[in-house]
Amino acid sequence: MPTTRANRRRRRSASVENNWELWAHIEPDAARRILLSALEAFAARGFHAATTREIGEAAGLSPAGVYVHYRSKHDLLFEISRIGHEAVLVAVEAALSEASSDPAERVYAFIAAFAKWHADNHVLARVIQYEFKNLPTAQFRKIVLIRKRFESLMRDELATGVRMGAFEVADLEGTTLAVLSLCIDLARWWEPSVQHTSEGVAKLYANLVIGMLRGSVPASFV
Amino acid sequence: MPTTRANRRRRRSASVENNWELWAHIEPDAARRILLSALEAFAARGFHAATTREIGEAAGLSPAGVYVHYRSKHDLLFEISRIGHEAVLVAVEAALSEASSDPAERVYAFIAAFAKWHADNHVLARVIQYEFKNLPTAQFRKIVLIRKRFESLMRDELATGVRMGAFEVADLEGTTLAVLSLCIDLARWWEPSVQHTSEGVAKLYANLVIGMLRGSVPASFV
DNA sequence: GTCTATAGATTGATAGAC
DNA sequence: GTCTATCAATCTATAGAC
Repeated sequence: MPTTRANRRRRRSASVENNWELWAHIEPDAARRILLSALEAFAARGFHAATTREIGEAAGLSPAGVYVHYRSKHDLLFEISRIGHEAVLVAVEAALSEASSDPAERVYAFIAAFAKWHADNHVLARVIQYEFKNLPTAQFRKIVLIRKRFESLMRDELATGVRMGAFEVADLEGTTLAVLSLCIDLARWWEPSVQHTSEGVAKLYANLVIGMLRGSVPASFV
Repeated sequence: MPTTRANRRRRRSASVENNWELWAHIEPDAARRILLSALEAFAARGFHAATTREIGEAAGLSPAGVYVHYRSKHDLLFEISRIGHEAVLVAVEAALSEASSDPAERVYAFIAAFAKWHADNHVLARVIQYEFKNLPTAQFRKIVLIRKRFESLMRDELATGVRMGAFEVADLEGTTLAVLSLCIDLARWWEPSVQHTSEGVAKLYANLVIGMLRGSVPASFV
């Protein structure tokens, strides 16, 4: 079956419909289509398995057309990673800024926003959590800088809660990593379904984390 | 620098020293070396980025030498995935069989064993949690069958705990996935360090999960 | 069982016409 | 900005000598 313009996919992907404004500003139109088809390909098959040919074709372009707008396949991954990381940081910071100073409320808001973002954007989340490791060193380091912000934000919230007597946390660093890790892993398995909405998983996860932080009861079997 | 027999890596990898008995039975010796170098390569660079050339070289063989013992690169991934999944299932079932009938003790034992295995075997865990998705359909399905056992085991433990009044779980299916997910994500980020031992993270995670299951306190901000 | 040599296919990226 | 055509490199896997 020969490739024709007619059978090239142009439909706006379901995976970005939840967050179209993330991509709407990218110009020209072909550059955005390329970035979105790269996102789909990287998420579905992994960075190395995805080919520039399939990315171009899904964007309605020839294999060479990709390189008019992006210098390399790595640049596509970097742009996607940068946009994704900045977006989830914005989501978390917005949730925190709307929360009161109550430690439990703030952690609840953080986790609910972080988990909901990973569910709503699970295709993008898969790329920014697993594929960004394939970036060249210089680009990789820029992304790591953003990632450290999340750990820092959560660690501060937990430390404040402990200081105010709201939380009982035996291992601050380990617990920080654990609660972020719980949400990040949504990128691996989460799919929207009738039973599970992103709002539902956000509330569930926020409540589970609040439970984690109330301190351990002495158990005879420990 | 030409490849010589002398500079080919033959050293037993650090990543398997925690669980040498997993691989000790594989014969002949070259087949085991190939499987272990494939494990290292798949974990470090991903299935598609790892080449059969580097796998052969790290095993002290020519590129063609790999195919004397394995029919394809996919077969290497399947063998690693099968061995890994069966090993973690054995670890969890052993922990459960040694626990009493107290629901909290059983969940504690499950999580501690599951988390410790992912920490101790974090290189192997990375392959069985992320790379197994690259398997051909028939092999993929066989692995999925094993994976469903974990969900089933944990769901049963939680359901029993709820029935006995030990746990308060609003969403049984979601909580099952969440507590497994928490441990699985250790494969993504965990590295042994001075601050974090596998025993430490196992106890931390088991305590955090027990905290999750004590039920939510009504919170004004929810 | 291991090698050298290579087939056969695919890849990321570029050259140059329009 | 997009195309056709193609290069140079790389990949998995096989053939056949030893």
